[in-house]
Amino acid sequence: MTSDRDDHNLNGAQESDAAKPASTPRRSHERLSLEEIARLSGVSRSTVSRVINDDARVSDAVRARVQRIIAEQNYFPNAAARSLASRRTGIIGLLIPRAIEWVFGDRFFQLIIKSIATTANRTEQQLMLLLESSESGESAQRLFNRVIGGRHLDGIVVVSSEIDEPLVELLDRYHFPSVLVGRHPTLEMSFVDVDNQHAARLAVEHLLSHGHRRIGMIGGPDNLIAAIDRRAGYMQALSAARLPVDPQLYRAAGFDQLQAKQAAHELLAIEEPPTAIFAASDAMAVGALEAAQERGLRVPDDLALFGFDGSEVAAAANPPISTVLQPIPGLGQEGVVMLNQRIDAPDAPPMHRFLPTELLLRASCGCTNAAPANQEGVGG
Amino acid sequence: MTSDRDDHNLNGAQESDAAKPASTPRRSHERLSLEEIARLSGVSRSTVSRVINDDARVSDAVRARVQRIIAEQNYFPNAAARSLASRRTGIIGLLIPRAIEWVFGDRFFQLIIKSIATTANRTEQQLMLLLESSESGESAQRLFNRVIGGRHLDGIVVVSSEIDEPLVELLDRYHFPSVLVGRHPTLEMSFVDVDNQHAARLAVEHLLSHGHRRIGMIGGPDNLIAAIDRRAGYMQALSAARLPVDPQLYRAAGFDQLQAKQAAHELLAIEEPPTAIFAASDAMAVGALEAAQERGLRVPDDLALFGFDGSEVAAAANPPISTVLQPIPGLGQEGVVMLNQRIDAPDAPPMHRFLPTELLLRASCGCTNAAPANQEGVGG
DNA sequence: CACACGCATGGGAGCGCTCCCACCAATTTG
DNA sequence: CAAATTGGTGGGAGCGCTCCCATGCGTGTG
Repeated sequence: MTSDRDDHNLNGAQESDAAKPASTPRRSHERLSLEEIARLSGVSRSTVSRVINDDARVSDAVRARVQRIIAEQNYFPNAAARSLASRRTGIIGLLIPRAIEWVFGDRFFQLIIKSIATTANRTEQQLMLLLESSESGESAQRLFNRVIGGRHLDGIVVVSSEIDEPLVELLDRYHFPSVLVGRHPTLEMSFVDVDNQHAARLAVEHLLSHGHRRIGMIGGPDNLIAAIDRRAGYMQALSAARLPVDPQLYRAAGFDQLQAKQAAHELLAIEEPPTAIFAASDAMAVGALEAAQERGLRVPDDLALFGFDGSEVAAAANPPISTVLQPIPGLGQEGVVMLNQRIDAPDAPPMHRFLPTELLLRASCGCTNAAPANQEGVGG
Repeated sequence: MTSDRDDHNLNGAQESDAAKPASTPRRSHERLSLEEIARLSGVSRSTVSRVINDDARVSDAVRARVQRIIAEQNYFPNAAARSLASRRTGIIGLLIPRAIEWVFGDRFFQLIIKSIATTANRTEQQLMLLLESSESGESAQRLFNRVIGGRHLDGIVVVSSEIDEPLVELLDRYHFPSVLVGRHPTLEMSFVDVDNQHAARLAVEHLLSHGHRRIGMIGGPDNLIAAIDRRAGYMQALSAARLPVDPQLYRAAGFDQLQAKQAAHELLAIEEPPTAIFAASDAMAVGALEAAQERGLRVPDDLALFGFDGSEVAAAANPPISTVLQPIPGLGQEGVVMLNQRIDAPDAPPMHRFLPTELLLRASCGCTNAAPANQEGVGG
């Protein structure tokens, strides 16, 4: 593989034996078939096919010759013909069932998309981002028909923690090769996720270890299994410590800062306010921090705070907020890897994989001796 | 690879008439061909094909019957076979040659993607977002080979104003059906854009009409034709007013707020500072506003400001900033429409289309009598 | 020295569609 | 009333690959 590929057939190619002088670049819609390449290099179609597919059963001499012709002629195998014959398109889909503005504004999704794109690239697969054109109110069934029915895709990664996502159910029902990044409460589908419940429990237990006995939580939307799990972990930690679970200490909110701030104010206004708050996201923790500061509370002395995500905002807050690091790039990568396993063995039992999280301890929980170096975002 | 072949074909053709009871949903990888549908509905393949493709030459009775069978059997035509035979994939690509973080953080790109996705959806085309997995330092040639060479795509929309974008050149060289959203300084490629020069000129002329004679500009990066054009429009307006073009009054910056603020400070610190500043983006105008306020200047009394984009930040600023409204949704939509024209007639001469902009006059330029109603973002 | 056994290669039969052309009524036309 | 036209349908030949099987060859074994 040389990198001077482009000039190669435009100017040069004088030593071409059979090659026509490619003075004008071949228009992309001019078709050049495998057959033609076979003819030009004096071998059969089968052999050319083997060269293209890196099949070992070709002598080095022939391989080199065919490769030269391919490069000279600027030949690309036709994807449709390939898919038709091989039953593989080499394309995997990525669906984030959410309005496009949402997807693009969210750090989590951004990182996930990036890692999935990178991984797919590494496996030589093309990624097709499936965007819900919310305008036309496209139903799940329609999206399914459009993209998946025609077998345009070898498989699909769905990023969703939605408890009730029609498309996920459809995917499962038709046994279309798919992997969930996130998890589904009932379907047996393959997924990769972090163990939200366990991670939340550890976070709350850490707050307990600082001596807190009245710990509040600002949780995420109830329709997300991730939020439900985090709440469960919170309650589990309290129960394990033989602490009562006071419903007053829990507030649900969106994952955003503003709602969380509001919720924190409510939490801090109750009769016996919490001395620590566990928030289901870093943005929410920042909201809680603002609320605390507005009320003149010092963090962590009057109120300890713990976030979730491991995002930059937690590190940048003043004081820096302790949080649970999610290996987002790992989730994306593992999603693609698992998907490819499913594509290769569609009838194997579904796989469920939890990736490890990590507590990032900083000043907001009372760990003043937080590590000096900032090690955010260093996923595996 | 062992026998992944299901013996569907082998166990003989049971002449089971219509509709086997679809009790269990058909697995998506179980193949069901047009042939089969033809058999079940007692017609030929051709007829089924006609039904699928909405060909008028089918009697209503037959059409209804075939459609019923198709629905019952949950049949979807195989995309690969279709593409192979018809030379159309029904997929168009969207490429934004920029790092993924950039793309997702930017309002312009977000709106463009959205409108392109929506339009493609309307034309029943699937959109493939081409992401540069920057990690692997993918070269343009490689991206080209990977996606376009195999004719996976019917055509591609590239969103770029880059003066020197290798992939755009490749696309042009190979005559691959493509449309640029933005424009290229030299290539004859089809494009849709706003007339940046003209729009900038109008904006600056508006400032002139308020009596300003010393107008500064904070421009965008020099490698973007959009930035170059806006600067040209600025200079044109000054020249037409027989005003000298003082190089001191121009500062280049990134399109972001921070750099622009810096540049504005510089501009305001020169010996004979401008009384008005035209910024090449709204974010930059906001930066300039900050700088002015830091220096104790009142806007618009001491310094008039004009932005470019028509974004929300301009409207939300205090005072609201006058700006040039770009019809971003229109650009995306028109891009797809033009692309389809090119796909249908690849040999037609390239088309160049400018979409109209609009001056949004608000307080920052001295138009205190700005329209009361906020009409942002209402693309045509 | 006949035989089996790799190994490199060629040939043929699909994959599941589309599209052109042929065909056959049932009309319309000269 | 024969000929031409029309609308509806079927058949066959691809589209450009992959994959199985057959073939020819050189080398190792009894």
